Amino acid sequence: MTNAVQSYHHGDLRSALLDAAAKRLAEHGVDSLSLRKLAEDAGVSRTAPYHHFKDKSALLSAIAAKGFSDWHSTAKRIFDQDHISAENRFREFVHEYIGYAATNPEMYELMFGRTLWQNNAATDDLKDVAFPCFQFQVTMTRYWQSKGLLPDNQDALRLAQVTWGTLHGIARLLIDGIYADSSHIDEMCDCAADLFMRTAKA
Amino acid sequence: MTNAVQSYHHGDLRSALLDAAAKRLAEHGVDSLSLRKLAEDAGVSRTAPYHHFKDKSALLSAIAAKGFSDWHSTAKRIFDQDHISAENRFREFVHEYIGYAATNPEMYELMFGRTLWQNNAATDDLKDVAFPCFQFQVTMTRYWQSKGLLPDNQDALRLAQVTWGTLHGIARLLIDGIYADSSHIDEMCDCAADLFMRTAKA
DNA sequence: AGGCTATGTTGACACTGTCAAGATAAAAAG
DNA sequence: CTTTTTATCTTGACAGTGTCAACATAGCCT
Repeated sequence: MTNAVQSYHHGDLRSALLDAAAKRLAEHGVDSLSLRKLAEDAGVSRTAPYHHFKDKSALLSAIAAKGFSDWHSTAKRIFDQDHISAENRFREFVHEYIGYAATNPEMYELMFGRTLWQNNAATDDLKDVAFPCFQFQVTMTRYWQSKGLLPDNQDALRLAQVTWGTLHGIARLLIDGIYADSSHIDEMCDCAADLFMRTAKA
Repeated sequence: MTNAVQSYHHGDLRSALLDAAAKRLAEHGVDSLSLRKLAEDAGVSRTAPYHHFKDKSALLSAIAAKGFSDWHSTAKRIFDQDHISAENRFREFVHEYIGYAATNPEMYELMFGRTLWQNNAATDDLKDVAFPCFQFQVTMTRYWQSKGLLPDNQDALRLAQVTWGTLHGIARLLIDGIYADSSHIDEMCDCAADLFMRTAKA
């Protein structure tokens, strides 16, 4: 495969580009990800990628879409564990969320950063995957409210925005290295979970 | 001033660059802020800025420093209002924080975004202004704990990271336009404040 | 007056995303 | 099987970026 004879037509350039992009993303971040380097990685000329992606945003959207799809699966897996108490699932979710962000900082940045969401850079394809993922946050919030873990007198959407905002904020502080150290991740997660669920059952 | 005769030496290029930068920042965002355009704004050649700033990061750091200084003043002003109850000051702080971010999204992005904090792009000068600002968050948290507004059994630093993280996260969701609408800012702030202070006095 | 230093200039380089026009091969149509 | 269409890939080009090196100017200090 690697030493396949290079023909004029690549064969599966789209996948090759996405693979190369995912690799470069994880290693060097969104900012130093250039189409030209990706083309070079794939052994193809500078403008070849334009036959598979409208522009750079479209390629980044495609990568982010996979991230959302993966994360949505993880979230559902955690949420659907019937044999675990709602409270422990909530705690697990918090830890997993921050853990995902800390483990894949560049992917997280791409998924939830301004690069794609500002100026409508996100593709419709990406939105189709991301919005259900956002929605799931509300669904879970409603469930946790019904289980008495989160206050019942708050609008589910607002509460979802706040709880998600908290996780998002902690994730960003960690990723961007702002006054938060990755060695205290678990303590921060526990603190957040405690704060949310404190005396909620009363 | 505007039609002053252009001499070889500008006179106060540093300030002129910072002013132009602040203006362009507010209008078009960090990403489309180029040194060359700033130089043009100041009526000076492309590389002149390099005699006043080591590189682009240094210039951005200088702008961010002013933002931190301003915000720190605002925070202190709110916090020091003796005639207002601690709880109402807390609520005001929450609203002001999100309000500041929503009103000056590009400045907020610069101050708390990855552009400066990643890869040690931030100048020492910036750190000197920003760290006390971060610290103040902890100071306030400790105070609110002592007033029974926030749980006393949590480490102040962790709690500060979580509460700040919440505000930061909501701010980012708003700024980046991710599943949060600016028309519901106040409701979100109230929701967050309620969640934090809920039954804390018990 | 002479020299030092701060400041400003032009030229150059290596990058970037993206468009236009032409080359090639594979697939579809005849 | 040939012809035509279409998908894919190519080189060339353009405007834009940050930044370095080398040179020019002018204000300040001795």
